[in-house]
Amino acid sequence: MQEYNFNSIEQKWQKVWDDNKTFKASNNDTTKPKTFFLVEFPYPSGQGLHVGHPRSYTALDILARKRRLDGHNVLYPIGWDAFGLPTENFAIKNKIHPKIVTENNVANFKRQLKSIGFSFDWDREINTTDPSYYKWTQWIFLQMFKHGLAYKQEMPINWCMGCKVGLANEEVVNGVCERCGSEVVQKNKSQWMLKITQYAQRLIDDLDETDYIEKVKTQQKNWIGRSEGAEVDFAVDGTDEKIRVYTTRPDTLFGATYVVLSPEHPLIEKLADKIGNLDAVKEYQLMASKKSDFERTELTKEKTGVPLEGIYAIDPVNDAKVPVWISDYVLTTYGTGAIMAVPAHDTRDFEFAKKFGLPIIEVVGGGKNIQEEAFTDVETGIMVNSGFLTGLSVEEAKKKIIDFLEEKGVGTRKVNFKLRDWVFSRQRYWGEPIPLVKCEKCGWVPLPESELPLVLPELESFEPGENGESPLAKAYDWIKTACPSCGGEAERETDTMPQWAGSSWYFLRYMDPDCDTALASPEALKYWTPVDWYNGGMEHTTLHLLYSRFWHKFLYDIGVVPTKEPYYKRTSHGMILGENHEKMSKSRGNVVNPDDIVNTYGADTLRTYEMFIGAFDQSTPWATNGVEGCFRFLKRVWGMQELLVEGDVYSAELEKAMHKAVAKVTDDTEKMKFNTAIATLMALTNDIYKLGKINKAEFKTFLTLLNPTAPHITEELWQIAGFEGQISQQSWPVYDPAKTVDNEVEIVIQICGKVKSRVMIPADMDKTAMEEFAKTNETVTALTEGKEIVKIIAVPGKLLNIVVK
RNA sequence: GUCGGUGUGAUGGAAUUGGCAGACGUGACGGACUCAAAAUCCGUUGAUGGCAACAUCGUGUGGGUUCAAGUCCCACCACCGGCACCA
Repeated sequence: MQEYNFNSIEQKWQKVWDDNKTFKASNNDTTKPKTFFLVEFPYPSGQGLHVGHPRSYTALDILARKRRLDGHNVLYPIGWDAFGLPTENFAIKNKIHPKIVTENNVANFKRQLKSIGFSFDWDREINTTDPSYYKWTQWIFLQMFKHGLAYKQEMPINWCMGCKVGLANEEVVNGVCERCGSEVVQKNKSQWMLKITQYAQRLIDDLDETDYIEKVKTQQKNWIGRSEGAEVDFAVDGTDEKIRVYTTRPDTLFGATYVVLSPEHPLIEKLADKIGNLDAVKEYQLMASKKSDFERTELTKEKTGVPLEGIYAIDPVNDAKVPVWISDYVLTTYGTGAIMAVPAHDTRDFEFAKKFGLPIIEVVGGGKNIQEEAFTDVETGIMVNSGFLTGLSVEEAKKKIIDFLEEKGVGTRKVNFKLRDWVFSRQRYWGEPIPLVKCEKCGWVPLPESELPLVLPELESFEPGENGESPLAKAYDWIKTACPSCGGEAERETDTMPQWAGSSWYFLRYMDPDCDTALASPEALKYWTPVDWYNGGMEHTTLHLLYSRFWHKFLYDIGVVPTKEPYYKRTSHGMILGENHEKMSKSRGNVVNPDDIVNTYGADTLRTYEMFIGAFDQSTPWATNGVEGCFRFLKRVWGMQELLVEGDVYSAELEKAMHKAVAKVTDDTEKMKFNTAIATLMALTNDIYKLGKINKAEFKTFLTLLNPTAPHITEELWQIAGFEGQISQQSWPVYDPAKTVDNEVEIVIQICGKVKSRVMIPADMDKTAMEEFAKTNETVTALTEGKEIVKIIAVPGKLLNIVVK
């Protein structure tokens, strides 16, 4: 037997798979069921892969390989999400074109991925920075613009005082710039926005059609943040003005003791000449506007506010005259930017009322002392002090009051969402140019589709401008253009799209990556949509996953894609931590590079360990000793070729173990319980070694079970054993349920729930027979000697529990 | 604060969903092979007591349900992740 030379074995088979295009997916194979497995395509950073990437890729690679053996036409593609800031920053710092940086990084990532032996269909490799790709990203944006889903608006952006540049939220850490540590302030900039809020309800509802893990569904629902309530108009005393408030507790209207406006509320301006303390109000507004993100999110913040002296609002249910305040605990961007305050039944209003000595009126009884603490429970309370609502439950009161408000024309049912529209502009170079032109006469005009892709202009430097404009603002020749509509002088938009753009539809391009008449041909879209199984990180739940669902729904609405939802199943992997149980990071110095593992132990060992490390959906620390253990396992598998015997060597024990293993590995793999599937194969290996021999049929089965996890070594052993063809073209083994059952099983004898003994009984003994057995069996009777049997519990195949006195 | 998750040997983690707690791997200890080491192979390994058969205890804490609880219920603690003045 030759030594287990993993390096040459792995290179050999990787070449065979490449040369034969073993894992190429067909776009028109109607003879097989199709399965589309998707993993999040990587951002090709300068650091290369770390061991977190292969966890997800190996998991779906195992599933992809298994499904191929099951006879499916499997699409398992990969590509590069290559636009983005780190590349651009590297390019600026080292004066290299981002395109070159990207090329280098992609080459390195590709080499790394190939060395691990993933069964990707490399003919479908895509790159978001490729003009033939981003042509379609721009095309989708244009359709959104044409359908009124893209609009321009003044929005505050994060502005670094040091770098003089706009930052993404992710680059702001504790209120300072991640790179230079300078203060970050809010600066208003006109930005392109996408109306994702228009899809809020559907983004919640259609989750029912998917098979996402529950965690992802709830996180998305919470993020979208739907709430049901009412908008109610409070008249401003002595004027024609109204204050419209949003509340989820219209049932507490009788308990409203004041009204609060957000500091930016437009009504303040309108009422300016009636406000007695205008200076104090203006001062408060100024202070609120200066607050940085950091201050606003500070944990120990006390409520602040100023009354609008001389201004009173009229409660529409009881005509009570209540004071009006402004406070930054009311957000401009949510609801109507104004609230009615019910301190007895809202914690925030309570705090505010206590601080400023405002009255607290109980309207929901049965709770705590509302002078000491707000009572917010909606389940148990009964209405008090509430006119015609008194005596009702909170739920009944809600219905009745809304009917009342609607009848009187002072209020209406209203649903609100926390979800905000998507800020879609970046003042950066390395992104897709926004294909719009600004004309003095015609306004914003879309580029004709025939002019797509609008290619990024070449620039000398990629630094953003002094005032935070995009680097493209310096490409004067590129900017100047003719208006597509009137032909007059016009200028191109200089902002680019965010990194999320290209990844919002990439799975569609995989279906038909070379199509130049559409983002993918209708046939390909019809065949492959939706993605059957998408695995990725939890960190993408509320951004990428939601964004791409939104884009897909839009494409569905305009008839481009055939399904409402892009992904049928979504699963998520846990993080791999450093050996010291901390998050892996360069600064902590605990990063493991997969190259080192591949070189020292081989790709098969890396793959096996990545799956054996722990429960797939949980985070687990890396352990070099664990890698070693998997390496030993594969060496034992390698050694099995010595145990292979000709002819009908038969062991009833091994046969049963094999059938059980097939059942277990099949089941575990589909449930992503890769760690226990591998443990099963390890235990089976131990059995085989104990027996000292294995016949050909059993060896074939064993190798096939291990193949998706460790594809190289199993291909090699298949060949060494002289079996026909390649293992990757065989069928997944089936087991005979009859052969997994034991004739005899060991059951436990308990006395009053405590294990006292074990006996062998026939496996098919039923409950009554077991009860009879308990009365006559020597082992059992010896244990119950001299005691009175109260009860016998028999669980077939498991145990006998005898309750005695 | 709130939503979600986790808590099991020295250690990473198993436990067919209420039925033998600790599979499999690592480490440690003992042994074989070796001049020796590495590699490999075999054995032991939750704790306490006992020469032993065996007994008692044991899944974050405290209670409960049950013939039987790591698993179900109630209360709490710790850690991790998301959101965070969303009315």
